[in-house]
Amino acid sequence: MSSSPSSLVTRFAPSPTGHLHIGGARSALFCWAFARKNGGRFMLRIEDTDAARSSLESARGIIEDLHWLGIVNDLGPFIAADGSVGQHDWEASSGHPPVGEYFQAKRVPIYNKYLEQLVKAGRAYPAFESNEEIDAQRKAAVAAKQTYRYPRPTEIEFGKFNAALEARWKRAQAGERHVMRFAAPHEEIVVHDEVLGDVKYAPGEMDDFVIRKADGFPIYHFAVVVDDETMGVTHVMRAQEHLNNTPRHVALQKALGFRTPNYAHMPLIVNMDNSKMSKRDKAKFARKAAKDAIAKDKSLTAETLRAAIESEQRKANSEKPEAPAILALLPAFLAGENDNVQVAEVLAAHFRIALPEIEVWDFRQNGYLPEAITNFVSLLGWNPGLKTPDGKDLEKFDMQFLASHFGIERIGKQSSKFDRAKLLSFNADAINALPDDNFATRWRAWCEEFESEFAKAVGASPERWLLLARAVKPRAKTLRDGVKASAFLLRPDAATDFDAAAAEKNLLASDRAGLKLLGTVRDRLDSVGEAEWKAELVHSLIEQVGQQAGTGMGPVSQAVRIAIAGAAVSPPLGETLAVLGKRSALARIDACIRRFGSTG
RNA sequence: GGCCCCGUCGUCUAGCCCGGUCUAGGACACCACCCUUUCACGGUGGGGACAUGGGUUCGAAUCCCAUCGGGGUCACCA
Repeated sequence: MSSSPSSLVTRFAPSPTGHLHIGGARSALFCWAFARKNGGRFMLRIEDTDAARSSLESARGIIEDLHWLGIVNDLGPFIAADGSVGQHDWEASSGHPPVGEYFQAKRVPIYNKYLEQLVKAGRAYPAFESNEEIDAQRKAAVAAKQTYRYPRPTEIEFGKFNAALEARWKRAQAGERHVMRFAAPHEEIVVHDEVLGDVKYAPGEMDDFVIRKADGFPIYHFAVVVDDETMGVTHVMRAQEHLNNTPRHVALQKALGFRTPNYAHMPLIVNMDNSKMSKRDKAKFARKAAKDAIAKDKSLTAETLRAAIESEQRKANSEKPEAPAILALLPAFLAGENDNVQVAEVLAAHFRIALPEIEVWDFRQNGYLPEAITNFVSLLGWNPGLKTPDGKDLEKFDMQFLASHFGIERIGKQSSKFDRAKLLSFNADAINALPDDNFATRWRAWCEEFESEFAKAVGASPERWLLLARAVKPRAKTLRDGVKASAFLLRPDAATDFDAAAAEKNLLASDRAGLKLLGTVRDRLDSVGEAEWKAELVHSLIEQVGQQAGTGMGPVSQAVRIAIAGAAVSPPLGETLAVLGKRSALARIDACIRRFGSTG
């Protein structure tokens, strides 16, 4: 195979056992950027050899998450417009033979071919111990404070297909239950890593690890090595948690006569408390919230909590037949016996808490922009090392920039903590960088997907969306914040509930000064025609009332705000009233005046 | 516990390879003030770090060693 720059291939190889993890997103991003920068290709491969945990649904979700982030692969599976899973393969002109299958579960014959090669070379052998036997040996070793290493059977000769191995091979061929083990070499192994430098492992560190499970599927280490070779991968970039796997891969490559790809191990992304970022964090978080509640409220138990949530759900929507099944897991969940995400979500809804975002989907659902995520995450373990014209570190950039500036040289070595506050700030900046109309369009699309009730309330008019979007944009750090800032919209015109303290202060205090001003404003607004009802005009009318009353705009605004929003907080009144429309605005003011009595 | 990796503000980092320009720069967060019709946005300013101890050197965040600290990994998961 040629080694011209254009034959460079990176790959992202997720296991389809859930959503795309944020750390996985960074790995994929770096692989993508590195390929783009060097005119190579970025490949996606699905590592679904764990039959029990893998699903096509998950693979599909991961591909969609990547696509949403703007990380599109040149080789491997993609989701077609009609929703089917297609794939890009090496084209004939590339000189590389087509891969055929990018899902490992479909490549078993290929692994078996290489496996047989290893056996015949005396470098792999069937082993017949049961899982239980091995477990017992391992436990004994741990109890004796020894590192467990599988002892190679004395009859196995390294590098020789002897009679004993042949006999084992026949038993395996005959269908006897077995695993395949690699005959590890007794030599020092050096991993050349482009981030970490040479990492050395002493002879004897590696034992004869399993390379094919009893179910016939290859173990990760073996599948990776075979696939990276046969698929044409030249650069393996992955998280540092894989570093200690690499000597196994190198040994396997040598035994199979494969070349060793370039390795670059990226620093880990961890929680602020140094723990591993895992979807289990959601369970931990929800469990803690529930336990805190139970500790505070003595009448609460796992059982009463379950019952409360169940009746709550029944009230909310009757057509949710699977909910009780999930709730049945609740007591065990609280006892720490399972980390079911759905239970965590149910608890979060009940206690009105937000679970930590761990997967790309979580961020998407909570109103993060893909460009903010990729920008932020690219700074975790990498840095362009450039300054802006005013001398500050350059840290705001887009995918295009990454594709033209990314390099392994500037990948760091120390793990980075995932600082949600900084991500939030990046997201707010990304939102504010959007032109109003663009923001309006994207915000609306997001609302229609994740806040459909709200989207319905806003309606179909693009003008109304734009008006609202303008009011909301500077106070939205996430798209969901935009909905919160629009809470006034959902308030019924005839509502009679008002924030008591705010009403007291802004309406009733000083001999009902606010209420009097409100009456004046009401009459002024009433004189405006429906067609003239625009933000600037409404704003200037309120301003005038303030001037004439000699109070300035403050007291007037606050009085109107209480009437309109029921609270002392809302977007600027011009926009707020414009979005509401004259009819609704006046109805609210009237309802408020009625509620607190006329000024006489 | 064995093996492996790492160690600059609370956090992400620039600087480290090619010692002096570093009284260590930026960003997020925090605090104060300004702007302001509320909430936000924005602006200005502030506190805040080279883990520790030894070397090497005229001089060390930068080179070497040790200690301490953190993390990863030790599956018929990937």
